[in-house]
Amino acid sequence: MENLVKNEQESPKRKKRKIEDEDEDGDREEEEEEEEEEEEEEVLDSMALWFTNDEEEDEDGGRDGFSDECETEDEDDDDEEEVVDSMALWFTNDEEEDEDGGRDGFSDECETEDEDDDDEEEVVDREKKKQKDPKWSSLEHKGPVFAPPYERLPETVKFWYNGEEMRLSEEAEEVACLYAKMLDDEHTTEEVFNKNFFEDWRNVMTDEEKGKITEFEKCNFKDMNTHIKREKTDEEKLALKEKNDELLKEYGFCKIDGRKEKIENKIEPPSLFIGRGEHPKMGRLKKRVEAEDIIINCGKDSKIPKPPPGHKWKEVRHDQSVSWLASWIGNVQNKTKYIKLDPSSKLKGETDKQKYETARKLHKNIEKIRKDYRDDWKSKEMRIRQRAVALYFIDKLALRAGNEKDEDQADTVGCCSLRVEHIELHEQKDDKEHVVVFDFLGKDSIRYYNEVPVEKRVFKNLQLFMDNKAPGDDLFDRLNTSIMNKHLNDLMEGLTAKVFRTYNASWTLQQQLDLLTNEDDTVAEKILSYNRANRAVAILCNHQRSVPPEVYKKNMEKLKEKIDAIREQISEGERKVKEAQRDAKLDSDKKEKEKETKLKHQLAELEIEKRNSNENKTESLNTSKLDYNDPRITVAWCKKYDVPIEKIYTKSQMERFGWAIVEAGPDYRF
DNA sequence: ATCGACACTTAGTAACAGCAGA
DNA sequence: TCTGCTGTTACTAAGTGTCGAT
Repeated sequence: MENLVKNEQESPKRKKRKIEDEDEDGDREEEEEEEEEEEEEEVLDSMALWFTNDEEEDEDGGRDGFSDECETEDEDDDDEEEVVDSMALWFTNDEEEDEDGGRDGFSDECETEDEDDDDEEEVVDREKKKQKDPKWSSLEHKGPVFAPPYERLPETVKFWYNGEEMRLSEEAEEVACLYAKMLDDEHTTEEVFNKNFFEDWRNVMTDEEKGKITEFEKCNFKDMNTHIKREKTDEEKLALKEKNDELLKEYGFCKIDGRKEKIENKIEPPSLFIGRGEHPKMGRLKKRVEAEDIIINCGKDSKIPKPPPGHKWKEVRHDQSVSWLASWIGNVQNKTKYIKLDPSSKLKGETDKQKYETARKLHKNIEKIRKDYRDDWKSKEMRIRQRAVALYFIDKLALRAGNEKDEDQADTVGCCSLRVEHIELHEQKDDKEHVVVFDFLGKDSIRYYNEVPVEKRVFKNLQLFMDNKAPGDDLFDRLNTSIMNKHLNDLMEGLTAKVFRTYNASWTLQQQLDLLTNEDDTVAEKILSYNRANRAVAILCNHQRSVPPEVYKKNMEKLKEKIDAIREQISEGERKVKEAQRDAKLDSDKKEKEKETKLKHQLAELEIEKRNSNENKTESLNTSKLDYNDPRITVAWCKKYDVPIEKIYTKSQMERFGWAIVEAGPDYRF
């Protein structure tokens, strides 16, 4: 049971080997030269060896006729014309599609003119630009909604220490309640969680309490737990809801550029931190946030929000270059948190649209980019090869970029931070050639497992990258996300690694919708097709959702029943076949055999289904729907096939995608 | 290059609400 | 009318990517 619920692997020991550059001068950036002898179509396979030239040489010096010959031979694409075409297109786009250029009536000219000036002026210019490129011109709000204040426990509810009841000080009691509330949560069985909690709890205790409460094992929160978890009466619930609604009415909106718009979130109440996966900080106390922690951001001549009585803000500023209304620093991770506009806001809608526009631009350039990185697989420079193979993964598999992470976070990776231990190479696997098996924990410690047949050249490159490395070493030791993104930006303005995910997701949705939708289907059937297309995207992006244990168990039972039923049918069939054979009734024998193969096929599929759901995870369609699928594709599909949009989008999704619903006609193409 | 601060997007899960069937 | 399931929303963690300082 336990291991069914958990999907996490053992987190591998993190061991980052810094690859020191031998460069004494520190100045030099020349790379070692790698020579490739591999011939296309394994003509000279035995000669496929690599050697490193430690001697520093300039690019041309290292080139012998050998590699030239190789390159010419390797030219497998005969679509040179097309390449030229798309290149031309690319340059044209670059000139013309300067979308931001004209915004707000500020012309590019003045920027270009200023460029020649010296550094000081440049700084001033940047400042000016920041001012000139505001996200809003007026912003007024009433300040954030604070967490409800702590209410003390009734005297009758006790905390017990070492068998004795104890009345705690207000602060110690508040924090104890946070733990008590979680008693039946799995986390409280984890050692790290308890250790962190106890440490932080002791920090808020009075000296007296600190002296007494020294061993976590002697604490008993059971009474508090039952009190906190008691069912609320209907009146209580109603009162709570009313109070909440009122608060939201007053504080849940702001006025930005004359529009009244929803605010997305409130100040986070105190709690015990729960990270994802094996987080070293689980159980730490997330402290209550006070006005004194909060920076207010609003328009210069707007009404400044009032802090709660007896309090004052940490700071009030008027920064038009950002879109947040208030911010504070979370004490657990030491990261800034924001009160933000709701996704339904105009500002959010605009940036959302911009994201999809960049992805569409990538679509126009993708052929050239793909050709480029395929060429780079043959590069003489290691760093370029690594970059090219990584980009191939980002494009083909929609992997995330993979920034470096701190030690005090869960150990997860993305493309650029993959380690040798995260992939396995198989020359041959299940009658497929050159298979790479990916197995690693990605964002939110969600496991990514994929068996991918790749081009031989990629395979050979990976072998090279892994040569002489320990499992904990970086696969792409000459690469990180900023190198990758810098390169991508050179290929296309605005291009970064994440754009590939957006692009491939939206493109997949459109392709699948084209493929799966039948005009004459009923609305229900069309919706089914939509969900299938959506599911394809979720699978591409590895979006998962865990099924609660009880539900999971029930589903498994159902599945098992089905399997048993089919097994029964098969053995029944076999019996009939035998009978038929005995009676020499060839005709019915054949029919039964057909039936049998069909049933066996069904059985195999069910077994696969069982194996899949064994992971206790299934695709989550929501994330792709919200963040990856250009809503205009969906809107266009609905309009084209007469499916009411509200069958696809919920109320809040309709608000969020309002811009797309207005904009996209039935013929919109991504 | 490398780092940290910062702003913003993307992500899974808990809690809630609403509805169908007993 | 209750109950159990399901879709939706609330919540906030965990990514990405940029920028300026060192």
